[in-house]
This record gives sequence, C-alpha cells and structure tokens, in this order.
Amino acid sequence: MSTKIRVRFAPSPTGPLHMGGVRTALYNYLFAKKHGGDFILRIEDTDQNRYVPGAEEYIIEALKWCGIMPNEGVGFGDGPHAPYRQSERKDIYKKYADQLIASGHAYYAFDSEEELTILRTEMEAVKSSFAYNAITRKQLINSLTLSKAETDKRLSGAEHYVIRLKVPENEDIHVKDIIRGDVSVHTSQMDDKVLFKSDGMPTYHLANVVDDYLMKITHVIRGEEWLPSAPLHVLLYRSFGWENVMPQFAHLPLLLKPEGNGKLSKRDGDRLGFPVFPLRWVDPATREESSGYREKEYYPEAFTNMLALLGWHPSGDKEIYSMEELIEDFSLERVNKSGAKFDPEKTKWFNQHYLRLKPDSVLADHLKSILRTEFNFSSDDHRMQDDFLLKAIPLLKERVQFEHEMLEVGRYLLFKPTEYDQQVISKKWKDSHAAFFRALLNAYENLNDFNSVETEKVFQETAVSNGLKPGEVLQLFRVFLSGQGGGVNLFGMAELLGKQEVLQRLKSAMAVVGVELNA
RNA sequence: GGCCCGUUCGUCUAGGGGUUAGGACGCGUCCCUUUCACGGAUGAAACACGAGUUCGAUUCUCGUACGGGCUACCA
Repeated sequence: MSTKIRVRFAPSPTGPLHMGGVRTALYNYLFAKKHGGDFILRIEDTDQNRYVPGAEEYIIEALKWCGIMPNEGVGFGDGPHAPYRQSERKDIYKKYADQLIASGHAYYAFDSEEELTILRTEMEAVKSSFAYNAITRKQLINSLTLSKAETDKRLSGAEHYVIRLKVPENEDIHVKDIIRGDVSVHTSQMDDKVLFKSDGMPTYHLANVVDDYLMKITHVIRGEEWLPSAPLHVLLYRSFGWENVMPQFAHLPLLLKPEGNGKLSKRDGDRLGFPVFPLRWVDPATREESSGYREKEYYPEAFTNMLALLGWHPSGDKEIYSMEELIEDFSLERVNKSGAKFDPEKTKWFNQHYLRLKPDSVLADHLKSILRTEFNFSSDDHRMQDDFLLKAIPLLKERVQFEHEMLEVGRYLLFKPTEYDQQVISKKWKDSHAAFFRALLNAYENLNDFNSVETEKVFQETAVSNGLKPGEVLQLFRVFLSGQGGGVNLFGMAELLGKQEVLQRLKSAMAVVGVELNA
C-alpha cells in the first residue's frame, strides 16, 4: 500500500525568506507534485523573541510570486491539520512532552540559563566545551538527580523548568538520507537538547517532530544545516514510538556566496550587487532596505529555473525548464551533495532567455505603463500606441536582459537626439557628403511607402547615384537620426519613426553639421 | 577545538573502472552585419593530493589537505 506523499516547507518568520529558502520550498513543491502529493506551508514561530512583523506575509507573497503554491497552510486556505502556525498549536506540544516524561525518555531540568552559561564559558576557557549530556546531567539540577518530592515541589512552585531529552548512552544513531546515504552519530556526541522551553513553548526539535507526525509528513526535505540535528529527531521519533511512520530525510546542499567562501547570507546580496531575496524587503526595525528579484524585473520563471538547477541537475543537458517540466523531471536522487555557489551572471542569462519568449504584446503593455508612470506620456501620444510599440519591441528585445533596459537602449526611438556622436562625425564626415544628404532628404520627401525595405532601397540608390558606397554614409545617417553610432536596425528605426520624424531629425542634424539645405 | 557533510573547467554541472572527460554561463577568436545585439562556428579552461585495490583508476577504499555546516531555553 502506498501512502500519499506529503511534504512541508517550514520557515520561521524571523525575516524575509531568502533564495536558499525559496529553493528548499521549490524542491519540496516539485517533489510533491511529481508524486501527486501534498505540499504544506507551516510557520515555525516557536521563538517569540525573534518574531518579525511582516515576515509571514512576505513568505506567502514570495511563494505566490514564484508559483510555488501549497495545498495547505498559512495563507493558503489551511486544511485538515489546521492550525499551521506553531504558536497556535502550543497546547499540543506540552502533551507530547509530558508523554516523553512519563515514558522516561525525557526529564525536567531546573538549571538556569545563567548557570549553564557560566559552565560553558568555564569549559571554553580550558579549550573544552560543555554539553548537557549523559555524564553532566548527573551533576546538574534535574528530575534525575532530585528526589521525586523535590521535583514535584519545584514543578508546583513558580520555578522555571525545561524538559530535556534523555539521550541514551553509547549507541550509534543512524539517519538514512536520500541524498547522502547513511549518516551516523554516536550518542556520546549528542546533548540532551531542550524540547520544551521555560516560556511554555516547544523548541524547534519537538514541534517539528510532533507536527510532522500529526500532519502525516512522509518526506522531510530541508537544508543541510539541519543534518547535525537529524539524529536527534530520529531519537525523538523512536522515543514516541513512531519509528514506523518516521518520514524519510533529504538534506539539501547549501547555497554558497559567489565569491569567497561561506553560505549565502542575507547580508551578501546588495553588497555584491545582486538580490538575495525574491521580493524587496524593508526591515521594520531599522528601515534598512534589501532589493528583490521581482523589483529588479527578473521573471519568476527565470528565477525558479535558475534556482532549480542550483543543486539539482537532470541526466541530460537540458537547462531551460518550465515549472511543469521541472515537476516531470525532478528527483531527490539527482540532487547534488556539495554546496553550490550562486552565479548572478547566469541568472541574468536566464532572464534574457525568458524575455525573448515573451510575446511582443505583453512587453508592449509593460512598456506602456512605464511610459505613463515614469515619463508622463498621455494615452493619445503616438509613442503609446500599439502601432508604434509593436514595431519598437522587436528592434529592442534581442538586445536586453531586462524590460527596463529597452527604454535605456532605445531612448532615441522615443526622443529626438540632443547631441551627436562627434567621434563618428569627425571620422566619417566629408564635405562632399553634403550633396548626398540633400539628395536623400529630397528622395525621402517624395517617398510614399516609408517602410524599412523602401527606405533602404532609396538610401542605396541615392548613395550610388552620388558616387558613394552606401557604407560610407550609413553610419552618419544613423548618427543623424539617433545621435549615436550604434543601435537597432537602422531602416527598421526609420520605419518606426515615420517619414515626418525622419525628415525632421535629418534636417536638424544637417543644420548642426553645417549643411546648407538649399545649396 | 569536537562532531557531521562535501571536493570534475572561474561558476553551475554531465559522466563513470579503459572517454579526444560532454553541456551551459562567463571569457577569447572568426563568420554574419554599416554599428551594436542576436545567431552560427571555434578556442582557452577541470577530475585537490597521496597511498591501496586492479592489467588499468577521474570513477572503488583509506588517509591527507582544503571547503562547508552544526556545536542556544534560535530556527
């Protein structure tokens, strides 16, 4: 009998989700969809001190932007296992912690944080380290060393306590990881982790295991930073007697920063010139702003395509993947073991690729709204008409990686040049060319079908009849029309600008260069 | 420090006991083009090191080095 695949993405709302988190969500989503399973969003907000307002909304919006849609969860209509916010499940965890106490797998500990900190610093001073474990717990203040009466007294009083897992002595704990194979850790290396905090909230370890069990999670797919605590989680499943329904684990390689070493951190992005966040984020406390892929005009499909390939790769050479194709081809077995350095350049290339795939009409609509909001063009401006934009876009879209670059690259299509590239003019201009441009002006004035084919034909004929090779005057013509020596297809530009505009620009340029129009 | 994980071109990676070690981004050159871009062609560029197993290791094993992660009443 096969049980339904159920996976979860379980971020903690301590700030914006960064791209590593998005990738984890993506892999969970792909895996679930591939197997016809469920993908759940659970908010792990058991640490109330680290709660950041807006972070949860950010996570939800980011997933939506990426097209990573949970079946159940906070912000996505909940579901049969609601609530999906751990702070709202508070009562559940105490019960399970008590169950562990009753079965002897956990115990109460009364040591204060201060006392433990002192122990830690003392041990560090002698280049050692302190762990609350099978050895040290015998000397500390807990229900193992205290009498039953004393323990009860402390529990019923106002004294703060935590519940710790009683890690067994001298045993190897094995974690079967889909990506890494068998990973084992000896219990002497583990410590008696706190499961239940003195503020009445569970720690991640308890909450995560209890919720995964309750929500019938079959596969835990998360970042490699969790690998060291995986044995603890295995121990927890065993202590609860849930080993037979324990999820399978897959620990994903980390995303590394492009330069130097270390994992990609929230601080790297804008420092190195690329966003680390899917969406822009303004820190509510400091007002510090971090850029986002969405606002930088990356397409979500480019972003997710790039992310999917950072740590996973199909057996072939295919690199352009739609979400549907990713779902089709994805498998955890083909996720790499080693960390992947993020490459901002390749991300731009993906964007360029997807931009070319956009229908011109879609790009035209986007441009239109930018022209309206940023350039204050009115709706009846001829440059706002489809007629104009649908001709301009094919000239521009092959030359840019982002939509806004079309306006930078093609500025001269919108506005008359105010100055002319002097380098080109002084290099190419000869007084003898004046006659040619006068003739060209005249020929264009008499041309009725002012399209790219005709304008080019006329241009060439005029050049030849003036004893010139077209190439001698072509770049000058370009500078006269656009002000610059390079740019979009010249006669395509002429057609786009239209007869009147071309004649006007030509006249203005000739006046600047000093050609007598009527000579 | 301890524990755990990893290591193929600069980067993402394919491959896998015998290969001219393949692709993509980026970079160089050439072609196309009046220019730029696109496109096409092409070039430079990698199996961390040392042992072992083997007729043969980049591939398997072990060590070393290097990199990373974890080491909280954070997740």
